[in-house]
Amino acid sequence: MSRAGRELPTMEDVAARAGVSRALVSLVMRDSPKVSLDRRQRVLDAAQALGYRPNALARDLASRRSGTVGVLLNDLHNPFFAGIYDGLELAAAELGLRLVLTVSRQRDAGEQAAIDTMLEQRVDGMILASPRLDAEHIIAASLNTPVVVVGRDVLGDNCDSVMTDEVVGANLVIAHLRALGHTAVTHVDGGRGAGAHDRRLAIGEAGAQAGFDPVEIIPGDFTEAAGVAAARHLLDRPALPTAVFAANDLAAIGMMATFDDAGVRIPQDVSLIGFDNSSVAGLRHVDLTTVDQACPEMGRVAMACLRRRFEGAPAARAALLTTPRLVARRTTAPPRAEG
Amino acid sequence: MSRAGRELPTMEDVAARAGVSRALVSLVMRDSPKVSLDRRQRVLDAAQALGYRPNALARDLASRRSGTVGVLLNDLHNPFFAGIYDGLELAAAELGLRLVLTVSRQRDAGEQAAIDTMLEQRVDGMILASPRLDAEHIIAASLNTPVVVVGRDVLGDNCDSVMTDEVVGANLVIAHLRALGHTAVTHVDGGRGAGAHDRRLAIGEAGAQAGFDPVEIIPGDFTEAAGVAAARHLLDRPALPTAVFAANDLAAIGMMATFDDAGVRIPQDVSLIGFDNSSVAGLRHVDLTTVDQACPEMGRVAMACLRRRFEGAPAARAALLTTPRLVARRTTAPPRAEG
DNA sequence: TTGAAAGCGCTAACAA
DNA sequence: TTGTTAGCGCTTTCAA
Repeated sequence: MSRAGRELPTMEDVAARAGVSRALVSLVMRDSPKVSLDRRQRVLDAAQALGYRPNALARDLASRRSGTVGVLLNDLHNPFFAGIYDGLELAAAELGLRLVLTVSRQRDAGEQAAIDTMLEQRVDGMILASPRLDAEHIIAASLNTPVVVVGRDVLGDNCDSVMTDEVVGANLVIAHLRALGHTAVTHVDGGRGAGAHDRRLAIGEAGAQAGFDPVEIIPGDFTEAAGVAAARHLLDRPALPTAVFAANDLAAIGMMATFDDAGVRIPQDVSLIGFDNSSVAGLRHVDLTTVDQACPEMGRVAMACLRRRFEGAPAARAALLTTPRLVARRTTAPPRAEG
Repeated sequence: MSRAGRELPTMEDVAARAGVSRALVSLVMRDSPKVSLDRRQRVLDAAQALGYRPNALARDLASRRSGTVGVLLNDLHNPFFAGIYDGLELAAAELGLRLVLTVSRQRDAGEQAAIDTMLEQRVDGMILASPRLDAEHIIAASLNTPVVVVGRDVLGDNCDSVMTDEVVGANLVIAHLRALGHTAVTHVDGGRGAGAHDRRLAIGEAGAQAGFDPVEIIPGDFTEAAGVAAARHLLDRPALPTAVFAANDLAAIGMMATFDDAGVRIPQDVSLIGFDNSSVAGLRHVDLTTVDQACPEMGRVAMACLRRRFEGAPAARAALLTTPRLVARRTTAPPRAEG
C-alpha cells in the first residue's frame, strides 16, 4: 500500500525556485519576523507556484513537538461527547492547537489501543472523555504526556480531571422535585460507566438531607437499552415511583418510550429527570427535564488544564469541578394525587 | 509550549541495550520474519524494559507512508455521521489502517482547513462525509491523495463517491405513501447540503411517475431548526399537506415538535417521513418513519473504494450507489378523511 | 541473518 | 537578515 497521488514538492524545491536557502523558506513558513519583505514574497510566490504543502511529519519530528492534542471520545452515538468536543475545539482554536480525534466505541481494549496510537503519534497532550479504562493504565499513559480526564476522577502527577460537581447536581434534582411536591425518587444508575459511582452516592446523600424517603437505586447503564430495561422492571411492580432520576439522557429516553408504550403518562404519572442536557434532551419532541453538564464548558476547562501543563504547570494535580444547572422541561410535574 | 512528560527512549536506546544494531530493532518492530528468534527476543525484552514506543512521526517520514486515512465528519451532533464512522472503523481495522478524525462543524472554512491539515499530515487517503465544499476544491485536494466523498456526487481522476441511490429512496417514499392512500407529498429539502439536490430531483420525479400531484418543494436544511421553520411555514397556510418528506431525520424531528405544539397530530393529521434512519429516529419515543441509508455500509464501501486506489486501482472514477430501505414506524398513516 | 550508511523533509543553533 | 550544518527517529538499500 503506497501513497497514490502526485509527489509533493519539498522545502528544498521551494528554496531552489525562490533562489534562497532551505532555512529561509522554513522561517517564512513559520511566519518569522526576521525575513525581508522581498525575500518573503519570493518564497511565498515559489511555494504557491509549486503547490507546496509543509510536511507536518517532518516538522513535528524536527521540532520535537506536534502542536497536537489527542482526544478520545467514548461513543460517537452519545451526543454528550459532541458537546464536549465543541468546547475542546473552541479552546484548541484559541490556543492554536490541532485536535486529533479517536473513538473507542465503548470497548475497553479499544481505549488502550487508541491511547497507544496517540502516544506513538507523539501528541503533546491527551484528553480522555469518560474513559472506562482502569485508572492504573491511564496514569501509566500520563507518564509520557499530560492527560486530562473528563467526566471521571483520575488523578496522577501528570493527570488532571474535569468533572461535574455531582453533589450540586444531585441537590438540584432533589430541590426541583421537592418544589413540585415530591418526597421520594428512584435512581436508575450508570453501572460502571464514568462518574456513575459519584452520581449514585450524591443523589442518595442529597435525598437524605432533604428528608426524602431513602433513595432507591436500580442498576442501569448510560444507554437507551438500559433505560428500557429499568422501566420494564418498574412496570412489573405493583406501584410506580412518583419520580425517576436516570443516569443520563439516553437512559431517560429509553424509560420514556417504555412508559409511553405501557400507557404510563409522563409527567402526570411519573416525573422523569435525565442527566447531560445532551442535544436529544433538547429535541422539542422529547423535551426532557435534565441536569445540564455544560459540556462545552467542560471541554474548555479541560483544554485550559492541559495548557497549564504545557506551560510547565505545578505538579499539583487538579480536580476541577464544573457546576451543573437544572433545565426544567416537560417531563417533571407534581406527583399524582394519591387515591 | 513543549512536550511535558518523560523523554521516551529511541530505537537507538533499545538497540544499545539489546546489543544489536538499530536496523535490527527496526526489523523486529515491523515483525520481519528474517530475524532469529534469539535476537528478536532480546530486542523485545529491551524494548519492554525501556518502555519503548515507536515514533510514528519518524516511521511515517522515513517510509513515506502513514498507514493513515483522514476522515472528515461534518457535524458530530448529527448521528448520521456516527453511523458512517462505525462502518469506516470496521473496514479500517480489517485493512490495518489508522483513522484520523477531524470535524468541520458545518463551516465551509472549517472544511478546507481540515483538509489542509490532513494533507500536511500526509494521510494516505481521505474520506469526506457530506462535505459542503465546492467540488473544485475537493478535486484539488485529490490531486495529492485519493479521496472518497460520501453522501455526494463529486468525481475526479483520484476521487470517488459513495452515496445512497436517491431514485430508489424516493420511490420507496412514494410507494409507502401511495400504499397508505396518499396522492400528494411536500418535500422540505436540504438546501445546499450534500446530496440535497439529488434528493429533491428524485422525489419530484418519483411523485410524477406515480401520478401524485406535483411535489411541492419547501426550502430547508439538514438541521432541526430548519424543520421547525418549515413546519411554521406550513402551519401559516390554510391547509396542511397530507404528507411531508423531510430532507433528513433532524429536520423531521424539528417539524414533529412544531406540529405537536400546534396541536397537529402525527400521523393522524399529517404523515411525516425522514431520511437517514439515524439513531434519533429509532429512539422509541420518536419512532420516525424514515429511509435507512445503511450508514455503516456506506462507510465500509467508502473504505473499500480507497483501498482499491491504494492498490493502484484503475483511474476509472467510481460512483457507488448503496441501496436504501424504508423503515415504517409510527409517523405515517393513511391521510385524514377529507371534510 | 545482521550491520553500516544514506536519506525522509524539516528545525534550530550558529556563523556569516 | 541569510546560509550552513547538524540532527529529529526511523526505514531502506546494499554489503558483509
